[in-house]
Amino acid sequence: MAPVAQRPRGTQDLLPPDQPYWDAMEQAAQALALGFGYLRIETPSFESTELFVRGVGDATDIVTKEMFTFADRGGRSLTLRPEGTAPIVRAYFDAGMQLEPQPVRLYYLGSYFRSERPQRGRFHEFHQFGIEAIGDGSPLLDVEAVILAWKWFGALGLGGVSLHLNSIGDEVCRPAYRDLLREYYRPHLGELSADSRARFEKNPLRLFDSKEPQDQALKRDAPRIVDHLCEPCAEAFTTVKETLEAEEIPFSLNSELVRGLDYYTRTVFEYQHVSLGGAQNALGGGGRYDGLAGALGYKPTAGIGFALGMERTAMMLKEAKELAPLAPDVYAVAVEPKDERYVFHLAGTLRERGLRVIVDPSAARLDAKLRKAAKRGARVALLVGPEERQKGEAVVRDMRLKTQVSVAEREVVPTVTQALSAG
RNA sequence: GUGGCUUUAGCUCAGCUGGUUAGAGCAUCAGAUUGUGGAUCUGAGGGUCGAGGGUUCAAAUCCCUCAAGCCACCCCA
Repeated sequence: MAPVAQRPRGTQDLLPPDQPYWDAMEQAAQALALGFGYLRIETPSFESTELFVRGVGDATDIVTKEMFTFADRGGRSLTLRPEGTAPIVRAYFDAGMQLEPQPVRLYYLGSYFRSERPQRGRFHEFHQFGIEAIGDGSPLLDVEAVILAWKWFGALGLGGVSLHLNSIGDEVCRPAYRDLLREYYRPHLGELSADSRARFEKNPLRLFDSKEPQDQALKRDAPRIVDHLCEPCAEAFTTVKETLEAEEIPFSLNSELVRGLDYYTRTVFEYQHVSLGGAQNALGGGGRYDGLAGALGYKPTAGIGFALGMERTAMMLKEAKELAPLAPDVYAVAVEPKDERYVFHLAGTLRERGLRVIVDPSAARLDAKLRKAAKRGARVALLVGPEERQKGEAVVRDMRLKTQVSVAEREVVPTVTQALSAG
């Protein structure tokens, strides 16, 4: 009979061999975030659909074709979260965090859901490490976010990462720029791809996202938004750039970087990896979203954050270096069934000292058990046979040196500890 | 969502133009005179050949449908 189910499309199992990479990412995230004063928050895996429609933007690809939406029993429309920022802004106000000292700095690690066609490094359920600083519009917070993400890649020892930076203005200067862009493109509408013609009306900035050959030439000569920023936006952008330079964070300006979500204002940034394929080369990105809280019906409130993709980062990490799963310190073996309880007891004593101890449960021969001890990478084997049991002793074997000593029960812990700390 | 390629043991793959009980390496388990190891040797288990339907005396091998994966596009993490 065929199994009743298989892993759903676009999902994956994170198996024990994957965990060292995930541990490294989570630990680095936590250490860095706390170091910058960001505290952890986790919001629900699903929210009211309206939160994303209003927060992310009803014309975005996420909302129009990528959400996992379902109805609860009362007929309310719910959606598995496709991104983290709108829920966190919602939580910020729900919890009254606007009354705390501003800005409120938050970080999160969790899974997100988008129903795109799966591909390498792109899943229906994926994980992000992200931060949000809400309640203050200072460009120093933009710099803080950019640096924190940069340091994360650095802490993981991941090379080949590049930082791309742009400013897309705000509600003061962007409308004028949008008109300018339309004016530029209008005479060439016939030459554009169908997708781009649709963007011309809905969101001309996204004309820059196109990879269609016929759109490329036009893109090159299009007016750049950084040349049309209003005074406050330009000033903020200068602060961001100059501070990054002073901190020696390498970045490149990319006037075509617009990002897909409606709520971004001013600073936007993205991290790319050289060996991720052209289309999925983004490891993560972020930006300022001063318009989001207002769009969600809250008091207008500034915010800045990023989200970094953990699947893609794990992929690059695996290519860069090999991390082995945690091996046990001690592999405990009973020579005969009668010795098992004594071995079980000794293992417990060793665990109380914080050691990782595996008890062999099999009825196999001693050489087979030792073979397993070796394959598991145990540093020490603890052996008990009838002789040892009768004398109240145990054999402590150093698996690497292939030497062993028989010691009294009370000497087991110090002997094992010493063997583990040697070389 | 659109187009293309792929899908044989846990993993990596072989299987020529359709023909008897589908193979290899690695991995797993077990033995190699009985309380000692990752090597070597020997052996074993493990696949309804992605799923379903069709053509045929006969299909892993041809046709159709579906599913999953990969690549490009769309877009994003």
